[in-house]
Amino acid sequence: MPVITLPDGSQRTYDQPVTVAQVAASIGSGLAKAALAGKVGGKLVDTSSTIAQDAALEIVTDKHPDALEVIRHSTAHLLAQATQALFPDAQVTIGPVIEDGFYYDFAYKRPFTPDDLAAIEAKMAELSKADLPVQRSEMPRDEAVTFFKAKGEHYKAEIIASIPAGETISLYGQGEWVDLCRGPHVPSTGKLKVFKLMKVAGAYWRGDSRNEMLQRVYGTAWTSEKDLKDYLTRLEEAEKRDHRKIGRELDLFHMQEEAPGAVFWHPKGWRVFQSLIAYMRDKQQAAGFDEVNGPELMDRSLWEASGHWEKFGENMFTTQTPDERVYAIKPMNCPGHVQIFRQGIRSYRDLPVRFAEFGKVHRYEPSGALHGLMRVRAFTQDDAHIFVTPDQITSESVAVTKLILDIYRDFGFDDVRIKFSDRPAKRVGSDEIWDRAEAALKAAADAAGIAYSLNPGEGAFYGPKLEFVLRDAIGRDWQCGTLQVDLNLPGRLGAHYIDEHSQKQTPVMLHRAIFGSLERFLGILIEHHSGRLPAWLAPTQVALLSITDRQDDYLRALSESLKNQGLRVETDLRNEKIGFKIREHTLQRVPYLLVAGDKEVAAGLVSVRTRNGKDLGQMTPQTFVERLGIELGSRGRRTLED
RNA sequence: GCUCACGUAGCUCAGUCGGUAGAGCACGUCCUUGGUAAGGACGAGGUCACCGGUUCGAUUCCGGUCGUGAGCUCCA
Repeated sequence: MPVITLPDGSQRTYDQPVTVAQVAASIGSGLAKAALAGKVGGKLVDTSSTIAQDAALEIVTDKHPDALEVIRHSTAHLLAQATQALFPDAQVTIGPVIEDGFYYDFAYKRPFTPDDLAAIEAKMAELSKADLPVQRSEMPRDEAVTFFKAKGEHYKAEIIASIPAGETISLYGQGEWVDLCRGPHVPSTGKLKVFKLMKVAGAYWRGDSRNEMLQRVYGTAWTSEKDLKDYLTRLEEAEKRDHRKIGRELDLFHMQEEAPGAVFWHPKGWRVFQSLIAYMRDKQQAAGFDEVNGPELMDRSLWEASGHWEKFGENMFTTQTPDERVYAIKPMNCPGHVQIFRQGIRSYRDLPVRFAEFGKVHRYEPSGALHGLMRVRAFTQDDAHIFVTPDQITSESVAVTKLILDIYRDFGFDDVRIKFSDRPAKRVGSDEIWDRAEAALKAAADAAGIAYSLNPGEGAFYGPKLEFVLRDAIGRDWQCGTLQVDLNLPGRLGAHYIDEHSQKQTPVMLHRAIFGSLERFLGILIEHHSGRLPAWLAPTQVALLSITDRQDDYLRALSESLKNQGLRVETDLRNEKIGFKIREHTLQRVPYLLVAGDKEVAAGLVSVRTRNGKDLGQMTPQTFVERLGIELGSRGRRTLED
């Protein structure tokens, strides 16, 4: 006699075990029709699932927060069914739900083409229209292995074989087609109406690059046409803010074949780059860091000692010189900083020693990994290494954490997530050292009062790390900052200090980066702001526009004056109409356009217009500079428009 | 590195079922001195990524290389 408690708190009592569908039907026929799944005691189940005990039940309709999960999962099945209907010898593997959609991996003798995709999508629509009931059944594991082997589904059989023996496997069938699946699924294929196949790509079986490559079909599915349309619009908007496109439009940088993965910075892009460096220089100087600079090339013996040669030799650029020596172009700055630390004798009284460098590093990344500014082979790190005694780890880590979060706020990134990455499989140093390093970093994170999630096995080869992840304007996450506790490299590279008992000790090294890669950080900023960089970072802050050539002298003098006050100014005296000039500089995302015609010249004023199209009226240049000064000083938290 | 797609003017793209190419914008010259998102006329501009092959002839077909894009793998 199950008593079912509904979300509104009401209870219904049934004489015998009931299915979710039956409960829905007993409430109303509309609900019965709309039911996609059920949630019993917080667990998603099929509408055909039977409830025998008292339970809390939510009927999952397309209004329910979990509806998309179920729909996407079922649509992945529909995709597999359609694919096998058209390509009977394609084998199924896995088809999970991912953010905004799903995918399904198939093993097939040839890659699918865009035409295949269109055909599969049409078949899916046909199967949806047929409204095939989806039926769940069960089978013992070993029987399931035999069943799928007999069907020629070797990948599926392999998946089932890895499930513990004796377990019962659930199968879902729709029409003639059947697949292994945990479920739950919608009650019939007719519930799946709003979907679109997005792209096809290769993917390794079980995610291992040594395995064969499968055909992965990506799709998206929603509860309404409007949601699908919004999603596609969202993709278009993201494309519009692509930093590669904006970088070209705003003449910030370019890349070319002869230097794959390396950036040619144009004057405007380099201005922004230099603004980032100037900002960081101020910040870290105030935080007690000393800037240093290490060599780009160092003999391979040094990289052997550090462990880089063994762990990352494949990814290092090397050079053979006429003196028959092999040098590596630095992929990291830390070994260089240790060399600087090693000069002379350090006392515990000198610690912490904080070395910072805007070090350009080169890493031979796999060609397929390159991506605009986001993944390059040559980049500049805002890298620092802090040499400390073991009992300084916590206080220094807390200070660095605060500095990182403080700096992100200046860029408008208030939503920062932190991950704790512990020892990776490929590492140097004993487990005992790793135990200590991880414990120290955890203690430091706790002392800093930050919440973090675990990211197992993702630490650096020499130590565990905290990773700082930014969330941008359109909700994408970017891992930028990092703080690492390193109990390995200082010892391997022979760094020492003398403690208060006159004993030689090995310092602990904290690695820290805040922007991470300046190239990438700038790419993130471009996309975050859609190219409309805040005035304190904008390559050109002010454009001076004349109406006719009678204002030339006035604007030339004004330009000189603004530049002398430290502003980045462009003057447009071309023989063009003002509307044309406004359009061009607005498209160039120049924050403020100062227009002067005869009226302004006569009164000693300028008309101020923002790149957002707002007219701020006339004011004296002095007033403009003062108000802009407030905006720059507040890093854009207060703008002229406010 | 792997799979697939792509590479035509500075940019965005069209085109050639094999006979050495075209638009818009940008650029140059001239006209226009115009008040808040595109004034007009004329002009110049391409080794059709690179290297081979097939062919009387290749930008087009075939093979390779390089690069780019999407995804996978990787990211000290």
